[in-house]
Amino acid sequence: MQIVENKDKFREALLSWYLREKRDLPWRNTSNPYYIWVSEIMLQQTRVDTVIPYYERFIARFPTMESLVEADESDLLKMWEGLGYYSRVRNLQSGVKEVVENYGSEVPASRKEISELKGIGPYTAGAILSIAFGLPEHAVDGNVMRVISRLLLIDDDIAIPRTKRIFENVIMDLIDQEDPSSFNQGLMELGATICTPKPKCLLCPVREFCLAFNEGRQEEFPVKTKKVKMKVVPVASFAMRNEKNEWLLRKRSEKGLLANLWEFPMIELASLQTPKELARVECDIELTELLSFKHVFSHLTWDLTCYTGLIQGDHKIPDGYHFFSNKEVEELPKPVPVLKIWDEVKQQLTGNDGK
DNA sequence: AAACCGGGGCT
DNA sequence: AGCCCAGGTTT
Repeated sequence: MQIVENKDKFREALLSWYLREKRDLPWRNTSNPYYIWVSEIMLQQTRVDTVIPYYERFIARFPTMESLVEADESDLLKMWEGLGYYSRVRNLQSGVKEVVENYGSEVPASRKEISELKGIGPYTAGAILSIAFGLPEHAVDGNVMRVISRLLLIDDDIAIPRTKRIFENVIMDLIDQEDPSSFNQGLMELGATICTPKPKCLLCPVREFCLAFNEGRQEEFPVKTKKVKMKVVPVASFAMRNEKNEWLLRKRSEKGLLANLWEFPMIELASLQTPKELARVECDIELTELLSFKHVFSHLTWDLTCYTGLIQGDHKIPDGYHFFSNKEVEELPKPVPVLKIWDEVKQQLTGNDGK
């Protein structure tokens, strides 16, 4: 049975499955557009199970758009700590501020207006419009492209940006006018649970409509060209304390990777000299190796070794560096690799206390 | 169009 | 070790 000739039957099959099987997620118990907005930003490139606790904490801490507008950036980053893509929360606050100031705290319900808000692109616009306002708008993400490419045997390369337009046009033709929210969420739910990269077609509620399944070619879709391999960057990091047991950290640049988060000083290793030798020669500081690990980003890998040591007497501290007490370090927003180092430092401290 | 931007789970 | 994920912004 082909979709193009049986759109109503396809909608019925998808919606009845979704309404019967949908997972009970926190953001599905609200129609507050701001809450839907928060959930969609968190869900960008991030799995549902990861998002749930962050969403609960965020809504409890910032229950209204006005409360979010008033927050300091450091508080925002602390709420987002460990979630990644930290600009998302800065853009979210910026967008919410626009709504509070320019729309009387009412999220605009048109694609044109909502798309002008910071951090809201074509997908998120469609998701909020359909889920919060019940409007028949497309919300095409990676899940939807995978599902639709299989249903209709669309073999265009989804790595090419303009390919997304093809899928948006399909959705606008196929979307259920009575319940666009459940239709869009049904497609996403299908992609997340059944029409996965390794699809579970025997469980699929719409497999009789699926051209790829009928040909046994479901694993050939979607067509996506490969990316180049990332590079590995050797990095040395230094967890240094002074004689008052305060730790030396610095705030990262306001632009680029991990913007405005805090870290123990670190350098990319270009020198032939080992950090240990360098510190002894240049600063008369003895370092001991604390731990090593790899941290994988989407585009590069840090091969990181962390050293620790004691700074005694007079040393010139460069601009942007500060000493913090244990409690203060705890409160700074830190990316995951720095959290790992800090956990190791704390374990060492605990071990010493226990003796 | 391509590069940049985190982190974790799955296979 | 590679792939993918409820993407958007900047260049």
